[in-house]
Amino acid sequence: MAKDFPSRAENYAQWYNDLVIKADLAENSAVRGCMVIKPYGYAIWEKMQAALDDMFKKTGHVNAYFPLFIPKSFFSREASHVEGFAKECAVVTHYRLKNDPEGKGIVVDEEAKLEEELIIRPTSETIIWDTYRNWIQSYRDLPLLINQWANVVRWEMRTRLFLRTAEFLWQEGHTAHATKEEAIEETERMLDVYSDFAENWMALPVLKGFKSPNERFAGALETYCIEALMQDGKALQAGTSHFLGQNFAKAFDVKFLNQSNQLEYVWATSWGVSTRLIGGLIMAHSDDNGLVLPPKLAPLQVVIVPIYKLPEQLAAITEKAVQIKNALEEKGISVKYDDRDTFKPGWKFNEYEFKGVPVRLAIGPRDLENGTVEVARRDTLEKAVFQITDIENKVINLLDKIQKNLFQKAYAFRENNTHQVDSWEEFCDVIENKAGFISAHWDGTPETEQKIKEETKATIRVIPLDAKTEHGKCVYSGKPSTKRVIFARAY
RNA sequence: CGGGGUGUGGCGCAGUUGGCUAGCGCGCUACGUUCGGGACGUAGAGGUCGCGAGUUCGAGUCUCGCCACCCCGACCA
Repeated sequence: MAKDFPSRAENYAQWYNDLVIKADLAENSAVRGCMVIKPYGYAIWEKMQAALDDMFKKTGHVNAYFPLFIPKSFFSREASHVEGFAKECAVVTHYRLKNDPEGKGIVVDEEAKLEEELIIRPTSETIIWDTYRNWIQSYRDLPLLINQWANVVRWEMRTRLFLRTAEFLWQEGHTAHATKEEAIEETERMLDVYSDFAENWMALPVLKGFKSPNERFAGALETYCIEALMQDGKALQAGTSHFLGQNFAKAFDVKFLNQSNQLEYVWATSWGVSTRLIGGLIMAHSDDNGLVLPPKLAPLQVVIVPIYKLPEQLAAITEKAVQIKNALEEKGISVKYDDRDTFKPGWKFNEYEFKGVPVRLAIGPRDLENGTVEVARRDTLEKAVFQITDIENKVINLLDKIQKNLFQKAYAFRENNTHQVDSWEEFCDVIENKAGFISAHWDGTPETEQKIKEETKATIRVIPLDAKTEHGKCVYSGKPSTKRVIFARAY
């Protein structure tokens, strides 16, 4: 299958595109800008969903579902929100087709024009807050902690599989609280959930922090984010959590009676991660031999390949392989025994390597004699021979080791590609010649950020939560600054 | 929406100054030999050359128009 695809060094963008398609994760669809997520790619998403959903439930949230369509008027209620999304909204104007009177197929029935046009949701704050108005009367109704798994549409001009498509899958949490403090606490809690997920499931180290006003969500008072670094030195926003203040409560008139019998506006948060995470997962770990998946998200964790010449050998190997498979499955490991006779072992090795299966076991006649199995790990491509005794625990240990190794590798990469910079010359040099994160002082003004963006295409990715206070000078304007922020070019 | 590029079996491509039956590799089907890192042989199947006009005795090839996709920019998770 995928013998020839470019290395990361040759052409990183092409490497990514080819990998997504040749590893059977997704493909472009008949609809411009929209992708088909294929079973192997969707299986990764399902694993992500399962882990995240569990984390949401454990932090007290419940799932619900709101409509795909949003009345246009809802959108205009929150000024900065409309402004932020207006340019990328798909609009439904009619509800019926008819046969073309001139016999040229099917056309829109102009008589079936909607009285009020419907927006296809780019995000659901407006429809949800319009609904919450009826759900919230008293402090006893709060907090309201709801998540929805959904698709959304943002009409992007340029798209890339997983990283930016016109339609994508995500989850959006929308919560309502009685106090500002509680809402901020929720915003921060969910940021922690995201970083926990990124680091412990995706093996992707992330920086936690705030967005600058320029990068803030349309309608939010504060946007928190987790930001990751990809292998080409570009940043990827991996998740956002927004403190919305009372903006949406005011726009949709959502009030509650507090314990002192006073009417107050509700405090809000929203937070989301999308199928973009799959793009991040690919770009963070994969190599020139194909996909590399962290064991905790790999649809298939272990593959067993038999090596044989004669049918009798296969029969004996199969017996052993099925034993191992059962033992692993009992421990909750997903295993495939690939006994297809139509492909040679070498072909299978390459195939599973390309698809990022973390561990491969090979059993041949020699192993049968010695009571051994050949174990190959995808992350380092190392092979070793294990005694078959207690193989399930050995494999579990190995999977754990791979998971940790991927994180450590990615962490070391980020450390090696984060540059502390104190002059503008240095800043430009790093952006042009090294890429990666730049830690530098910023005077805190949107104007300076804008100038830097125009001159270098780098933006402030994150103002780290743990940034220590130190006195310095803005790398661009020379004005005083009290902490460093992280700049990078971004996806 | 600007700038560049590409449309030929499932995939990747070749096809000369217009010329006869449109080729090659991979993949696919059948049979046989193979099987510890992408095996080989033999025999097959598969194409209105993106669409529409035009020029010509003759168009994959030339002209005009359209469409689609990809890459680079402006917008963004």
